[in-house]
Formats: sequence, structure tokens, C-alpha cells
Amino acid sequence: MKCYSHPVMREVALADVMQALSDPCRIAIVRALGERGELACNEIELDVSKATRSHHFDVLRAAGLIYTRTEGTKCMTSIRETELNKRFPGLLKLVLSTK
Amino acid sequence: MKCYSHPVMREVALADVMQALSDPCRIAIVRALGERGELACNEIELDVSKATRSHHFDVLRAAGLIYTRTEGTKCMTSIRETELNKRFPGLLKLVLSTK
DNA sequence: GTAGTAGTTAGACAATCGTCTTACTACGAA
DNA sequence: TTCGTAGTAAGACGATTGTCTAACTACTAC
Repeated sequence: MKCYSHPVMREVALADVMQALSDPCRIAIVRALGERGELACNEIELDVSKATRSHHFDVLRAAGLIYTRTEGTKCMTSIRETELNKRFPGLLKLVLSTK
Repeated sequence: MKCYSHPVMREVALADVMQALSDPCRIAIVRALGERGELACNEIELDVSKATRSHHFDVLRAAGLIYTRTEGTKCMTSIRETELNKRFPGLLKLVLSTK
């Protein structure tokens, strides 16, 4: 079973978060999680292969945006909402409300 | 004399702005402009060559973040504050206040 | 056990990016 | 007109990125 590592939020740089959110695919992931709460990777519709999907979750995780835990064969993922709002106030609201 | 082109703000995508702000150098430019108002390119200290500096201003301009006008041999640049606050509320505040 | 499902890893590939140097244009001052 | 300054354009370079396929691990259900 894979053990995911998550960065300490205080050590995440603004440029890293911006970089993570610079891909439409990853923005879609964050929006889906923001609207529907914790989800397994495969519950979010994306037009890319399994491997690419996995890669995008990696990037978001490394940038401190999401938290992933294992549940059976699934990886349940959610937004690190409280911490994000503290470290980058307004960011989440921006992503979730921009059309 | 160069004529700069600026995108219509409504047509700028979130991913584009995020991409533009994913580089520490460009974040530094936006912060300098946010703190000191309109500036010429060379008034912002950056540890890169003239050409690279010019490139970063291009990227920021293309993403709708800055407005550039010509004044003699200088290119005076400022943040498109009002429009940005309308299109991406919270973005500017986020960039300017995150340490 | 065997199959099926969820996800990761490794490797490859083309495309994009950040950077540079060199050469250029445009303006202002002497 | 000549010189210096501000900035752009073109081209090159290595690094990073987004994508894929194929092979793999780990769990669940039969």
C-alpha cells in the first residue's frame, strides 16, 4: 500500500501552488474536489490516461493543495482547505469561483 | 516605437494567469509594481539578463496581468488592477500579501 | 488460488520554458 | 551626427512538462 507524503504547508511557496494550478486538468480536479468533497481519483472525469491522471494528483499533492489517504485499493483525495485558507487566503475561493 | 498588445481581460483563462505567476521572477515583478506603482522595466531589480527580463514582461502582459505604455525609450508598466480585481477577485491581494 | 479493479512506476517522446548571447531598433542628449 | 540608454528580436541551449504505453503492486471478490 502506497504511503503518500504531504509537504508542510508553511514551506509551500506561492510559485509552486501557481505552477500546480497552471494546468486546466488540475484546475478541474481541484474544482471537482471543492464541489463534491473527498473523492477517489477515478471519480473525477478527465480526458487523460490513468498514468497522466496519477501524475496530476502527484503535482497537486506536492504543491500542498490536496491530501490523499488510502482506502482499500482507492486513494481518497480532498482539498487541504483549512490549511490552504490560512497560508494562501483567497486562493481556493478564486479557483472555485472563477468561470 | 513598439506597440504593445494587451488581451481582453474577459478572455484570459485562470490557467494562463496561474502559469504567468508560476515563476519567482515574475512574482517579484508583480510585487514591485503592486508596492511602488507604475515602473519602467529596468527599475525592478532582477537577477537575469535584459532579454530574459523582457521575456518575463511579455508573459505577464500576455496573461493580462500588466499594462505597458511607451514613454521615450522607457516602457512604463503597471498592474491592470481594476480589471484584475473584477475578473479574478482576490488574486492580486493573494500575490501581494503572501510572504 | 484466479480475476478484476485502482493506482503507481519507468521509460520515452514532443512541446514548452527560462535562460543566455548577439544583434537590432528607437529615443534623447551632446 | 554621434553616443549612450532602454528595450526587443532571433536563435540556441538544456531543463522541465504533459502525455503516452507497458509493466507492475496492492487490495477485493469469487
